Amino acid sequence: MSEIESFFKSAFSVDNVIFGFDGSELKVLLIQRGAAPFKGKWALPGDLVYPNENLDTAAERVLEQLTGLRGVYLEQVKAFGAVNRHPLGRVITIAYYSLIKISDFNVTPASFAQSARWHAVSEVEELAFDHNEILNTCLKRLKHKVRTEPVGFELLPPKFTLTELQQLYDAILNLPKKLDKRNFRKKILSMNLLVELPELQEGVAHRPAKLYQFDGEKYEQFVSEGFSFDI
Amino acid sequence: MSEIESFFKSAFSVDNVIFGFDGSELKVLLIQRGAAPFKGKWALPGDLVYPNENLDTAAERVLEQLTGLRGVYLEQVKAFGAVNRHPLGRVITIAYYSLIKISDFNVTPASFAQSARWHAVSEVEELAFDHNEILNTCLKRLKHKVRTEPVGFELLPPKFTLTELQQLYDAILNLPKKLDKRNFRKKILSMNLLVELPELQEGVAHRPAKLYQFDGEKYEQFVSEGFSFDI
DNA sequence: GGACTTATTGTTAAATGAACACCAATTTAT
DNA sequence: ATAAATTGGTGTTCATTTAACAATAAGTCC
Repeated sequence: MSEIESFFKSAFSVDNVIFGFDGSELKVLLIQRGAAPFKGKWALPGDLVYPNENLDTAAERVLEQLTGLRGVYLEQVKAFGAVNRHPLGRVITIAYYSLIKISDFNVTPASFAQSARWHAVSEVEELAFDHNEILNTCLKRLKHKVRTEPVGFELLPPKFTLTELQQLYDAILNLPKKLDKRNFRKKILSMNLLVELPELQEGVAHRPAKLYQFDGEKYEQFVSEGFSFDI
Repeated sequence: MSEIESFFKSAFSVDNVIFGFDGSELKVLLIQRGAAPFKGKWALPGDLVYPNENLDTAAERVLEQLTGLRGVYLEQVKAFGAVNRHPLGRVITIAYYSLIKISDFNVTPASFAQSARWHAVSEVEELAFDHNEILNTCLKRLKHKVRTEPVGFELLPPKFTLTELQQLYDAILNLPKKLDKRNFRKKILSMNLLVELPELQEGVAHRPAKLYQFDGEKYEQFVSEGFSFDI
């Protein structure tokens, strides 16, 4: 094989860290590999990038094939390209993470018969390939992102309570001490990005909380006026 | 060509945004392309990744071949993989940026006969490929990085004055108003990361300033104790 | 010695962040 | 219907950080 040919003896893939939130824990959607290599191991959903497909498109496709969802939050994080990261050849992978509303994920659609399951991020064990490293990198990125841009709402239902929002932040940031309830509420409400709905939480065995909605348009407007989100 | 084969009809490259600082402006090292495509256009230095070469190694190699430098600051930023970003085929590129001391760059070493030149980042015109986009992304990353980690020192000589340090920050951040001199000094000195040397600036036609050195070991220690750099 | 240039230093007011505890509203059990 | 249990909601104070701001000091050059 000539040197020039060997340059093309390689492929690239995307891997997608799909995050979800179940009300108390941050979760990641993993699939169990049905074939070698790493048969039986849990892994990040991913696929080779089609020859005439953009990277972002490939990541969206992986997400849609697994969850049926389109148009959700998706961000590229980094390329992973260690020479021996894939036992069958030279494959570099571009890592993405996406944020979905866990309730939107309804069992596995047809195209992916493989078993897919939510795992608590804190309890993920040894994954296939270098997927632990990818997961950690994406988690780190998410921790940062969620403090500087209002992406956390992507993980919550459209209507949520302030306690749910705070639990989300506590779950993602996983700080030694939980956020202070009063300070958190003060801060988030002072941004004027939440709309208080004329509805209350239902079906709880205690005082029901007010429901809020995130106002994305207001956020865009504020940003254009120099505002920057910060928690 | 079978579908499987076509997956391998692709290549990956690295492109390196090499930043330097000349005392007043942030610069980027560009090369002028000697061959098609984009012959004659300025471009980021880059190369295909060798089949058994790690991505970081390839970026280091590109840097060394151009500048003769090793062991300098280098960070991967992102993959760029739009289908038609390269006119001759499917090539995704992994973008890196590096920070070098501009005085260490001594004309072009033999292996790269191509013309390489420092350009003020603010005056860069239309580059080859999607290199303007890559440059902008890396610049944005650098702006953030320089405020949260002490990487700015990589662009300065080992001994520097506080004014030089501030000019570096002003040049990189390019804020509507320059940083306040007194506040900047207070902040940077309060971190206890700079060692005041028993030497003064020389060769200037005015009161010479004290020289300082960055103490990287102290920084590592402080970080392990929970410190985080912030300007 | 005088003119010139840049270096060095501190205070105050405003905004932000951190710490902290009690009453309110609802459901469930008796 | 009352009490117990559970979570929701709310303000103040103190400490810290940030922002704004100007006069004197130490050199060089003529």
